[in-house]
Amino acid sequence: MAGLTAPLLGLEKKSLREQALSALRTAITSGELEPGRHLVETELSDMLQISRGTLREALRQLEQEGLLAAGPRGRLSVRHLDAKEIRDIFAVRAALESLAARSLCELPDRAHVTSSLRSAIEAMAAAAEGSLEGRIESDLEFHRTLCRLTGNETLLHSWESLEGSIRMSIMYAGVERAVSNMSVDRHYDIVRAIESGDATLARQTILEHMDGAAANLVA
Amino acid sequence: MAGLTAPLLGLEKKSLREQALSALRTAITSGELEPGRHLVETELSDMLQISRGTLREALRQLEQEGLLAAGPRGRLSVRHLDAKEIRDIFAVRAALESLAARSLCELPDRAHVTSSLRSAIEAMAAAAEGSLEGRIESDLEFHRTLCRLTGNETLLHSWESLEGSIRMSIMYAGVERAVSNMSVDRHYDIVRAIESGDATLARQTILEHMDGAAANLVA
DNA sequence: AACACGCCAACGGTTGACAGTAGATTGTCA
DNA sequence: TGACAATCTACTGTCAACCGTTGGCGTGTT
Repeated sequence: MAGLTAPLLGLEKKSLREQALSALRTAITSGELEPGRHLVETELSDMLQISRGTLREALRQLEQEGLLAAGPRGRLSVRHLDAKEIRDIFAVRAALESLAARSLCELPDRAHVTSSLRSAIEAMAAAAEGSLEGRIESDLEFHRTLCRLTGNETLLHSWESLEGSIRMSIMYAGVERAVSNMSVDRHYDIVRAIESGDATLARQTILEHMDGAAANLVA
Repeated sequence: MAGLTAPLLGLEKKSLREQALSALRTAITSGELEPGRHLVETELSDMLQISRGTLREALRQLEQEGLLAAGPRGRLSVRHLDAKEIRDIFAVRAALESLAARSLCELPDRAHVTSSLRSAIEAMAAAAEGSLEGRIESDLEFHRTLCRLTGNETLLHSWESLEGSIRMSIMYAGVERAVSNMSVDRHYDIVRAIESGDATLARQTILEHMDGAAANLVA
């Protein structure tokens, strides 16, 4: 039959909790829920049309991702990032991604890796004329891919735990300022460094890339 | 009054959820709940004397910490680590701690930092003749302190998210094997490197320390 | 052996309730 | 009027009981 509903591609049906999670994450990292905003469980469960219990599970996760801050008596509010925190987040991100770059350099067969990365960059190039959101999305996808290709699940997971904070930093610092650092060339530098197999160079390239990004954000 | 129950020192009363979280974490990282063990919500909520809802919140968190693995249909089981995963975990840990070491080197006033670290090492030395658990505990405390002293909350948080996995690695590889790498000298090396202010040296020292630890664990 | 049926375990999710508590509101009195 | 006490309100923490689904398993039938 042709009238299939959804599960064609890897689009597995998500649990309500996961849907709520995505919805809230998006709302926060898009600024729809402003930093500092106080969250009320009943309000949210009502908006999202889910029960309080299910919602609370999602909230716990967002809290651990650093998107929510816990106040006294379990009061939650949208986290507010200052310049130092943004720098701190990017320092950790840099540490993780430089590990990724180093790991990839040590792989015997890097052809597959570099070709995946080049595809990701091409996607960025294709999005270069599109919306700011699209550019950010494709940039993050490149960096996520970098981590994924290492095959180090822990590394990928740590990076993804940070992703929300990264998005918040970008949103907080202003999207225009963020994209200004996402040149296609800079990313090719990274791929070339990995291709060369020089772990030190690859690490250095990533560190500079992240340093530039962070400096740009909090400029 | 002398008959106080608990809240004397910073021991704030924890919510049931937090208590359950600690209890489960301990049970898992101590091996009381063996790797691969299938968890049943009602069973646990029953054992811990808490409601299923409250328990589920704790489980979600453990899942995110990588202590639990999700199977089909939400089935949870205690995660099982193989040698590669242990190496991966320690690679990420090394990346985080080397960032910590580098950051500390850049601090203008390192006297306070190094003295805190030396205290932590003395605690290790004091525990050196004690139980294996005590030695592990003081070793982890040293490394956690390393991260905390940077003042980078994100870094500390990332490290702590990994702590459960680290403990599991140690338990899984055998506690005796783990402590064999925890010499007091090696830790003084780290402090001295930081003291010297040489970021590259400090980073290198940490990387070697972690490399040795990981190699020892999966030997 | 293969299939069908029915039972059961376990999870995802819901509802409704209740206690505790910090803050806001209102009432009271000097 | 201003300060203080009593009260109310808004939330969170936690619980108990329940429904609908799904897949595993044993049993029986052919």
